[in-house]
Amino acid sequence: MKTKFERILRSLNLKSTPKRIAMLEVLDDEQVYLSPEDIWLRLKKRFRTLGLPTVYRNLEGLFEGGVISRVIHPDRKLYYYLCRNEEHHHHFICMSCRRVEDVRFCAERELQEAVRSGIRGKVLSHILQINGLCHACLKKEGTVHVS
Amino acid sequence: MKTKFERILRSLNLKSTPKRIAMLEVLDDEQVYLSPEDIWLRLKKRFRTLGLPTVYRNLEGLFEGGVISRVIHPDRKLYYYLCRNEEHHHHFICMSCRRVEDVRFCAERELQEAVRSGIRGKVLSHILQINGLCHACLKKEGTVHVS
DNA sequence: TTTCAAATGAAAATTGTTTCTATTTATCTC
DNA sequence: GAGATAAATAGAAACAATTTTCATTTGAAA
Repeated sequence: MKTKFERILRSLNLKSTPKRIAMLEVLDDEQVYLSPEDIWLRLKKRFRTLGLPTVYRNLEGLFEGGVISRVIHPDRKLYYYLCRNEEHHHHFICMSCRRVEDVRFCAERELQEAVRSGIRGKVLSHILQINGLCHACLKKEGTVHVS
Repeated sequence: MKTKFERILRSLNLKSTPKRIAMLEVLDDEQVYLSPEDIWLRLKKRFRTLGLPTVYRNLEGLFEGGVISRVIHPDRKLYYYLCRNEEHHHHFICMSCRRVEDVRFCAERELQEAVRSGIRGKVLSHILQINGLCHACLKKEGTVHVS
């Protein structure tokens, strides 16, 4: 009887270590973007010896495998923060509570077309990220602290 | 008789130092994205004592003032690279020659609309960046080296 | 010219990430 | 279930980009 995460790791040819599973749990539980350090802080109580390099390595592996995705912090310091595991789509990121909403705007195909027709070249990838304040945070104005 | 760059700096309440002017010249001349270090390397022949912190400080100031813009390197290491000075628009970035083309796709407004109608919250900013290979680099295939 | 805030250089500190190596662990095979 | 083996890990150290600090210099306003 394998858990969801064990099956995922298996399919990526990654071993099911307790730490990896715990990382996936954290990312799955909290639907906010988390930095490598955030994840490390959450897990080092449970795993006294967990090191940041391990967190980085595993995030890298999980990202390569397409199990998680990442977004770019729009502030000066552009470290990357991670979450989610669906197919390619875009993100609306709340700068206050860090919650990430998927953006499934129907203009996607038109955008692609427009972009492609205006560019003489090959598109390899694109980044679309919308930064703002979510509905909930807008209401409790004043407490907004963008980090 | 003030030069273009002197007028720009003046309008931002930044002093017209030779180094700032030279930085603007470099960015204006080369229509490719440049890292702080790139700019530093280009200028330290002319200014023996130019330090990287000065380059960082000035880039920051020029960016804040809206005189230059920046793009995000899509590789793992997301340092930022800079260029251009037009109004808000998007970029097609050649991963090989570093050239940046402006993308003025007409679906912009539709995108904005779509995004806004799908999101309950306030949009503060967005990043749209298309990474690929430009027409010229596509032709001389094989020499492509993404850095 | 004098004055003063802004800009700068140089060194050091900070921060985020990666590498290295010896040890441990998950999984495969019997 | 008990080895065998390659992958995963901890811990320390290295690394790279950026920022801070502070004493000195410089641009531009009076």
